[in-house]
Amino acid sequence: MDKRKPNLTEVAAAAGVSKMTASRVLRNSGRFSEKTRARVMQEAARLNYVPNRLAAAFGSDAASTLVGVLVPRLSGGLFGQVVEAIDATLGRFGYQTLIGTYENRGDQEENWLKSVLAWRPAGLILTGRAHSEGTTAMLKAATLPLVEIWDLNTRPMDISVGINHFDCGYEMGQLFLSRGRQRIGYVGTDETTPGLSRARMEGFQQALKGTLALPVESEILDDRPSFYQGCYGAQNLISRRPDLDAIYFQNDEMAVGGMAFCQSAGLSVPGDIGIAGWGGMDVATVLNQRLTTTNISTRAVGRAATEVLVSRIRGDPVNEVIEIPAVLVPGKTL
Amino acid sequence: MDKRKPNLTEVAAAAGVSKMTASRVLRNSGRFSEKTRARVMQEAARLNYVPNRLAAAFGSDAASTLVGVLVPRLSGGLFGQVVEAIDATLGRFGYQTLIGTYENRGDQEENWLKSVLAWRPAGLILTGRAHSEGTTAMLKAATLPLVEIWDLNTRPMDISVGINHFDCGYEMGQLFLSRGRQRIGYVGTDETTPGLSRARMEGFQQALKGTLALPVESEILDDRPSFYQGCYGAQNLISRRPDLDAIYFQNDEMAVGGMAFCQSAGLSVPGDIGIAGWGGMDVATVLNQRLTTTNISTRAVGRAATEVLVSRIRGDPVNEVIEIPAVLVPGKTL
DNA sequence: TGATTCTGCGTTACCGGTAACGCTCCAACC
DNA sequence: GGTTGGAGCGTTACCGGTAACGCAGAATCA
Repeated sequence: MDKRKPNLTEVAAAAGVSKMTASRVLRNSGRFSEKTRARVMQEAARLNYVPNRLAAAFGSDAASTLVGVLVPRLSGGLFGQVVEAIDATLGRFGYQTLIGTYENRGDQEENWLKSVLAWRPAGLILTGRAHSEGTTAMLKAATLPLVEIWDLNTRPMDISVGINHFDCGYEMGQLFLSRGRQRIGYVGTDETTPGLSRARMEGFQQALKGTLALPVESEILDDRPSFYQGCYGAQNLISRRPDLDAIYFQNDEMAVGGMAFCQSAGLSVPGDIGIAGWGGMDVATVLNQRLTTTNISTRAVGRAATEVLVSRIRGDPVNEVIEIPAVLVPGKTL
Repeated sequence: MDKRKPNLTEVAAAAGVSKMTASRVLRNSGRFSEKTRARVMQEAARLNYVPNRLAAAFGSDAASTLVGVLVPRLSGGLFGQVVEAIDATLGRFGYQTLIGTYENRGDQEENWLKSVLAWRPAGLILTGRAHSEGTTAMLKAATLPLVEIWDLNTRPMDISVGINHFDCGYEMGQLFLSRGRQRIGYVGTDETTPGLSRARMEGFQQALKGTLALPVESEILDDRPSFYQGCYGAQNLISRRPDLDAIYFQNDEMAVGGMAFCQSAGLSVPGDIGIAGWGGMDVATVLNQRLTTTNISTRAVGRAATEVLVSRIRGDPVNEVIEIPAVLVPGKTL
């Protein structure tokens, strides 16, 4: 038995019309009579016709309905939520999500980009605004709709949808000061793509600069952010500077890890030491104190990025810099 | 300036060879001289040639290098890790990942499948073994390499790579008994795709059947598993049956939420009530007691699924049922 | 009533690769 | 010296759609 999929020609023949008419009916473009439409649709259904997007995307100069999405990782953290929102929104507009992760391997970004561009995608969504030279060159040459997300970039290559991380850090720094904290530490990780969280630390430091508070003592770990890293980082920091009275963590996951360490070390929070995180992650709900953090709407980032990308693909006018608000939520840990 | 991408013909012309020779060189297939190879590669690089996979996949009867991957969600839980592993492994073999999520919308699976099959993917990786009628019909008609993951299926449509959830539950049930627990509850969620976690509950019940323990009191929530749901489920269950002496949660995230509720309700764990989860999730490390749970290697699932899929695509012989071991880790909470 | 427009549909050419096949050399061999 | 075979490369046809254009007949209009 021949298992080959039926193609448009066969559907058209079965319906007694030309290929082109069948194509028009199936795409609902151009003009045709209701009677013709019904016949074509019926035959397509009867034959289990599956349109070949490969041929469609290839044959027309219009780009494909593929959109490349690149994030550092999918597990833990917030990127999984972002990608979920992107995928759901792209789906609504009839696009498909071609995913890529580059966890701890910056060079992967370039390889991924090469293989994705080969599919002539309709657009791209990349995380972070720092790219390698090769990446930048390829993106410039490709001249396709491109959204850089997560880190707000006021002068994006094309479009930027993100959070003002510097301000997040700055605001949190001010909160630390208003709580009377003086000997302050920061625990973060050194991600391959800088800028992803660094701006937050810089804003934080900026807020404390020129105040009575001592310079921020930083512990930068060489791994992805996680509970362990938060716990470990807090331990390192406190053993180096036992007089610390507050720590700002790169994200809530790490902050929760830090809390765990403090608890095991017999330090009371916020009495002996203040703790704050970032991201408004679900994980913080396990604490019996509300964590001081900055809430981010990851869904909003994903949705806004996708919607603006689709607008650009369609040639509609778009706002090229879209800031997603972040809200500092004072909890009980600082 | 014309921004059009150079195509193979232009590369070939620049190198002074025919299109076909250039194609052979770039794919490293067939025979050509070293001199020719060097010239073609040089011109391709100079012109920033990006091969058009659309045309390649379309033109040859060989399928594309796209692989469709469908999971319930990417955030929280373990699927993000699985997809990461799949994507990384697919990348090593030169395939691209076309992702889809169907969180709480079973009908999405069918829509997604339709749009993905239109790309004539080289293979598919689906989560769970329960599919709608329409889905099953489409899969049968498509006759492409297909791996069902997560839930081990001894009679898979094509290939199954997963965990024996029934055994996980059964083993855990035995542990509950050996710890002397008698009045036992279960808290889980009602996912759109059954089978994803239900087998675990069934195994658990099976272990307790015919013993002195009372029938399991179940609380099945109508949402995705999360801290909140764990907390909420525990509360419901305990208010209904205050004499419960142990609860089995669908996963660690929920178990941690349950722990939080018990703590706030003044119940000591494992003294007043025993707690166990499933999955070996990172989140459990925030507890100051080690959680009793079953460890799963999500990376192993993703990697094994991908490797066996690639083998099947290449036509190599494969093992059609691959069980990924799960290890019960007795902690301090039961 | 003739000119004009619109509707519905068919014809043709083409997208950018790859498979299949064939041709031309040149070396090796009997 | 003629035959053989393989290396190296070109020619042709084709994948399954879609854009562009054309054309007949019906509807509309002056």
